Amino acid sequence: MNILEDFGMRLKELRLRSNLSQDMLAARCGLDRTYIGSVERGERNISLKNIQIICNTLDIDISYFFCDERFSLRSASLKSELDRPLTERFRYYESAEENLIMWQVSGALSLEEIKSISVDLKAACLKLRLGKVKLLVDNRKMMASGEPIVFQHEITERWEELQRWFLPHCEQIIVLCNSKLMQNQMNRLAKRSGIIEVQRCLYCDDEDWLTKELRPESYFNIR
Amino acid sequence: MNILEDFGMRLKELRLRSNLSQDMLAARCGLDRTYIGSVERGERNISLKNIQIICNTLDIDISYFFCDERFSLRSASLKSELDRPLTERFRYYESAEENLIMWQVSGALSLEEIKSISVDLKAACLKLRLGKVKLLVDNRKMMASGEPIVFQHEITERWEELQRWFLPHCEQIIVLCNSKLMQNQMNRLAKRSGIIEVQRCLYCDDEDWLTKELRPESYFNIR
DNA sequence: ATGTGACTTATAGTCCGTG
DNA sequence: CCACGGACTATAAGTCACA
Repeated sequence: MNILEDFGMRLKELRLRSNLSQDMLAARCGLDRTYIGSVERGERNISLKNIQIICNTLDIDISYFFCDERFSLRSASLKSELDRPLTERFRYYESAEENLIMWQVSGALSLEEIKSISVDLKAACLKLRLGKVKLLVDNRKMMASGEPIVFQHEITERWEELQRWFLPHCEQIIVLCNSKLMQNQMNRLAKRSGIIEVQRCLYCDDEDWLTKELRPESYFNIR
Repeated sequence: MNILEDFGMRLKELRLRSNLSQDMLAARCGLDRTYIGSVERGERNISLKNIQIICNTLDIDISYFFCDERFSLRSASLKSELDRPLTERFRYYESAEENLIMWQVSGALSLEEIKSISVDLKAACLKLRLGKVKLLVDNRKMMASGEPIVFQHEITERWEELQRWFLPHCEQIIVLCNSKLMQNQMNRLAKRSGIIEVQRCLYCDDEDWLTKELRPESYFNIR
């Protein structure tokens, strides 16, 4: 396996994780459909500019592109995910006593669902002492067919808007991730929304990381 | 600063950290001197194959090339380093009781010095219960003019030989590093010498990481 | 030891198509 | 939706003489 085939496989993985066809990715990159195909097959010695264009389109750091985390070449089917009741895929909880809000995403969410969730979360936050809120986000189960979900553009924009809203109210934000890919994605989101100073995105590849009980006291100084 | 200039700067940094001229690097890569120069100035849209060739020559992962750790553009002068007495730059210690050997590299070492050190370390190791030896290597002060030293090819080969010799005798190896660059370098070395299974290369960017006292009991289960 | 401009040739990347 | 092909144009690779 040479570097070009390797890169091609990686691209295919990440494209499928993002639920895009070669056609759609090419269009978003401003590159040719057949070109993306031949890169994926390892037939092209792609240049740095185009690598960057593709990475920006997929919203993934170049360095992540060359790391050792790998995924299947199966496309992430979100359809079946979205059939599960929302209460299985999203849960939140706020505590006035600890001035803390936390939520868990355990599957895919549709754009409409995120919109209504945003309203609820903002209302919940406003019950707390603003400026000093601790926010704990648990994305460890945000998976489809056993692999991490990568956001679509429209979805990312929604989360970004929500994070921007939360930023001035929070003193600390912790986001738990289920992969380096998720961590990369959340860090990029954090940089864009300007919250990188107060936010930490965490991921371990310990065996039990994904299933450990969510305990705010292990991330924040509480009592 | 576009991606090409960025890449060029990065290349220059890492080349200087490796104490190579454009000429020497080009020769080792099998590329033209002026080509390397124009890449460093961000004038070329370099392709993936050539990126890989350069990375292999510098013995650095592609992913590291695109990470956020940066160095100065000053060349690492090893000459003045090598004038300091060897006892300041290298120290080792073995404990039969704990079946442990540890060493500290605190500056540059010449090829001759490494050869004689190797002999001493092997002799020290043979005093222990073989197969169960714990090895602790402290590279946190392996610096020249305040920045991490990157090995020359000949030097790497020596360390690799030493590591290969130690491998069958050790049950665990911990290497402390002073940068992601050092960590990258040591991990590559570990993969090549086949010891990656028992070796862990550690680095934190905590403030006191570089100066913390060396305490084997914090890395191994001892007593 | 590196920067510059001018040059050739190889191949990256596009656009049309087919199965 | 994707693999593959042929014909085309733009651009990267690679070399040189000279500062």
